[in-house]
Amino acid sequence: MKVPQAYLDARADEIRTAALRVFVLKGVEQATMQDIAAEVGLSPGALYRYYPGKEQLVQAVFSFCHEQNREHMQAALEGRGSPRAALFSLGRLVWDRFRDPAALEQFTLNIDAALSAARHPDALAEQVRGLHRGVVEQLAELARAAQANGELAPDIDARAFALTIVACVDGLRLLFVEFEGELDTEGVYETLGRMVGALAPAATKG
Amino acid sequence: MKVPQAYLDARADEIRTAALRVFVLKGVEQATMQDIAAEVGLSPGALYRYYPGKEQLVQAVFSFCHEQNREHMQAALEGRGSPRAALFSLGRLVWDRFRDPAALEQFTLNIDAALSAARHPDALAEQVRGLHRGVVEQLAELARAAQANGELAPDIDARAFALTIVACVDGLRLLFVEFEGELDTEGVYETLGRMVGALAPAATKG
Amino acid sequence: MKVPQAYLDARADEIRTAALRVFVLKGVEQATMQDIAAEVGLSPGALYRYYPGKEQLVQAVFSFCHEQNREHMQAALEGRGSPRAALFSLGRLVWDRFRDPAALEQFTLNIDAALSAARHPDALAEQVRGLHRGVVEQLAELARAAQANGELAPDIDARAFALTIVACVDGLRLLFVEFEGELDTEGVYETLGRMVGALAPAATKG
Amino acid sequence: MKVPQAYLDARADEIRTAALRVFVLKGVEQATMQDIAAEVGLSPGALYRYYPGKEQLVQAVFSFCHEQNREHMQAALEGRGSPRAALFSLGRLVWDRFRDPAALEQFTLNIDAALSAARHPDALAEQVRGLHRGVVEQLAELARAAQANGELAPDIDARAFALTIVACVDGLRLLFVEFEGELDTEGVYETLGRMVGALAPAATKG
DNA sequence: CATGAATGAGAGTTCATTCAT
DNA sequence: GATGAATGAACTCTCATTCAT
Repeated sequence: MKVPQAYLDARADEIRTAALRVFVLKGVEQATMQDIAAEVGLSPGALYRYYPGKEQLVQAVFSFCHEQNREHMQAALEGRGSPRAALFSLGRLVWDRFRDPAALEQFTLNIDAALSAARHPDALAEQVRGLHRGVVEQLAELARAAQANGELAPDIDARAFALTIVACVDGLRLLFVEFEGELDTEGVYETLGRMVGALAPAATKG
Repeated sequence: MKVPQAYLDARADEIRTAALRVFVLKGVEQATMQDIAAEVGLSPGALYRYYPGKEQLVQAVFSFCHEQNREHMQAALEGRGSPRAALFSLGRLVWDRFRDPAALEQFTLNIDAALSAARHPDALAEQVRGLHRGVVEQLAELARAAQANGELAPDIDARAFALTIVACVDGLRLLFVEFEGELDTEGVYETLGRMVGALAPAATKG
Repeated sequence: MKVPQAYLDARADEIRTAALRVFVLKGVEQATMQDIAAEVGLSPGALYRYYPGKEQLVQAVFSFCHEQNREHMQAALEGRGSPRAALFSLGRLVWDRFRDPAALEQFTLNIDAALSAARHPDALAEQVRGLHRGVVEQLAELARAAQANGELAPDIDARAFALTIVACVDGLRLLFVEFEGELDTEGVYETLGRMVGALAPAATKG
Repeated sequence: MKVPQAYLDARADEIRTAALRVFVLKGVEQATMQDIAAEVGLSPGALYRYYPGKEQLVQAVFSFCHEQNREHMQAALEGRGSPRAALFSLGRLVWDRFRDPAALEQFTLNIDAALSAARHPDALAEQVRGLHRGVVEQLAELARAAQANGELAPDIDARAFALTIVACVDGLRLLFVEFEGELDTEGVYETLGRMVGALAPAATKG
């Protein structure tokens, strides 16, 4: 009983991964269950043993992508050192993902998910928004810590700062997707880094 | 004979506007010609008098959205004054659009178009990318002018700077769409403004 | 009141002629009322003043074609001279039509009509069959006259002979249509002529 | 795995046969995929497992009909004996098909195909024409052999002779279709046989 | 458990026909 | 009478989903 369950889960993961590939390649709506089945090497009917329908499979893929993002974020935020150092090491981690060949796919799906969320006010949408809000909140927390530590000008609105950073990352990902990876992401990293650095209190500078 | 032509054009615009609404609501792929026809109050067959098919209607809508964006941008870039002032007045204009109730729809479509472009390497995709590239280029030009004018640190990579700004704007729009307009866009404006201001050469500061 | 009626009839003829052209070009089913209207230089709606619907227009065209054929035939059969001479002069007339540029069209329509007749057991079908039967009957009569005149072997079945000739003509028209006029129709004329000639009673020969 | 493939092929044949029936009944253009599906007892969508679209199904049916005709012809042409005997035994075989209940359908389709070929200058059209040309050529060859053997007057144009025979057969089939099988085909056989017989060189006669 | 043939609703699209102008 | 924009039913074709094997 236990081994089969493990097998089932592994198969479900396999399907979800294949679905992600197909979704990225053809778009969520254009991808057919046949496509996905062919990608896993199963028959179309078999998919329904693991997911009740296409919609649920889509949700599973979306959730997975956001979970991945969240984990990356989480790992980065747990870094030690001063808040400012943590912020920069977080930035480094986020930017390193642009080099991951799989990232293009996941970014695409994230954006697709965001659009979906904007259109269907269902549970998934709220979950996706919740994840995003969490990230902003944690970043704001980090900003506040940096302010307390004298590494960020105290008259900056921490939440707005966090939102700006998140917007910049999300926007870069959107552009990255649009230009299929041909983008000077490092230049943006440096520019943004300088901008953030320039927000340090006057005394700290130099 | 003259009036009819005007009526026809008006009808074509009506259809395009209705299509935009439906596309935003349900997504481009999910939106059916029936949906659009119902939105205009016409029969499905009638649409084909004005657009040869769904694809062409989609292109018309996308083109319209991008054209709108381009015009806003163009108008802003023509502003007089120092490069720095131009940059800020441009920013003001860009941000004011967040208050336009129609903007949410257009941003959604722009993102949809970007995703489409990422997936189908057709003429439309290249057109969309071209528009984006043009914007970055003009912004970079402005940055270079600002550097020449001693308003921006000379060791900043103008293109990377432009890309950063564009990413921030696009990302904010993505978040704006995701959160259905409930977003502190002004906070980001101020933060970004401060960041840009902080990039001025040391002497200018104070 | 009289002049308008003449105009109406002229217009109806114009439409029927245009319809024939379009039918031949695109096939009866593929031809749209729009196509036909465009060919006459009228609006689609106007056609309905002259014909209650497409079906009736089709019937008018079919009837016209068969009437044309019948008239050609009739004219030929009224020729003077011996039955044998009448038969050959009739043949000459029939074959001369292969040189008429409009004939390809009419043959095509005749075959189309024959197929239609085979499929719909309606009044038109019976009318078309009646026309064909009449032709065979008149030809058989001619054959009988030739036999009485000692120009055709008396042990030939006159109806079968007539049917053979008609089959040959219809078959050649079918081939003519299939090969778009690139066909050695004269060779067939000569061969058939020789065959018929060879059926003369032994004594007559030489 | 082997049995399924056989079943699939059988189903494809079943569909093709049903399509032929429907095509004959309503005409190729008028026949809908729904009609055909209903005739086989399947749902419309199921047809697309076996044929990629209506056009391909039409081609399959046309090809089948022509193939049938070609095989009949081929079998007949392989007959032994003198060229003259071969010609007559071929005639017998061709005429025997008029007694085949399925022939009416196939003739109808052949004519439909010929009309199609006349209108659409596509690959199918050329294939159909090629088949016809081949038949004429083989018959001409037979005629030449008959001439060499002293069974046919040497001053007859062999190709024109072949064309005449083919025209007669095709025309009879057209009439056969038009009159739904109520036709004295045997009378034509005898008359044509006599005509051909009468073309023998004078010496051979008697 | 897996298969894959079959389903059937619904997509985009066409076109004979109508009717307000 | 003529127009041509509008209709809406019907077409071909797709695909999420089911179920007998």
